Amino acid sequence: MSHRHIDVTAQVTDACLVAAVLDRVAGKWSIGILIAAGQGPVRFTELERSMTGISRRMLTLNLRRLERDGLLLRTVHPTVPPRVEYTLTDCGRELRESLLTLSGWAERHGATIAAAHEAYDREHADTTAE
Amino acid sequence: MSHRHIDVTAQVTDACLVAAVLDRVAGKWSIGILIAAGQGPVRFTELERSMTGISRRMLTLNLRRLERDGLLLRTVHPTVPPRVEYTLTDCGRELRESLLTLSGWAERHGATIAAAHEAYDREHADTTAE
DNA sequence: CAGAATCCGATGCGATACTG
DNA sequence: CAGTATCGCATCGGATTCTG
Repeated sequence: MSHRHIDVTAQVTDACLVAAVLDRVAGKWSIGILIAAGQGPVRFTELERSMTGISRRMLTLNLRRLERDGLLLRTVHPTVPPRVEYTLTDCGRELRESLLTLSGWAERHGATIAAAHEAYDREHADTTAE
Repeated sequence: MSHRHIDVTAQVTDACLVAAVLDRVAGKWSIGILIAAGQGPVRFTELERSMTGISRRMLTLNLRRLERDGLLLRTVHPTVPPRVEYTLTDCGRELRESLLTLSGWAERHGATIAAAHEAYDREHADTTAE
């Protein structure tokens, strides 16, 4: 009764879809930005500070991509000095919810994964010197 | 992506947690692999074929990382020819569920995003020639 | 069958300097 | 304040070849 041979083709579609999604989010910062932008309109500099470590260049590039994907809305106030605010679209807000689900998973399994790393590295530390 | 070492102990924000999660999954193929591996034990070659387009090298690298993260279990049957099967761990299975949530989001908003792309590109095609 | 090893181009990302 | 432009390294990822 072992169903060893499984038709995976049905899953390929899902896989590609998810890959397409996460490709927009795969960078080092996109997710953080999406989550940080969830608190309402956020200014460029606010993001820059809350994303500790990001370069200005990368922040800009990621914001542009998220905007192009229709996940983020960019509003320029024609004042001096300039004031630009970023807001999640409905679409982006939904994505953010899903990402927060992943966040929950991370909280539950963070320690487990760290332990798995150690175990793996210890086991695969086969040096010729040993 | 393996260069993104995130210090989970120091960072407590949701953004970093999710980033930590998706860093393990951020590659071009990891997600597809996790989803494809959901149907039970899958052999190396099965994955290779179902992941149309992946190179052998990348499949191996991704499998190794997922295994190291404790998401995937690698079982080697000492036969000739060799037979290696990959199975999701409980941890990985949970992650897969969350990824399927993202898949749902992708299905709902795929067209919207494509439209956003067109709109953005059209609007930002400001050439000096126009 | 299931990799490992090597080469190489494409891309990600940071650092720095300049601007309206 | 909110970017843009340029440089340069590190890593990603594909193609190919070799192996137990």
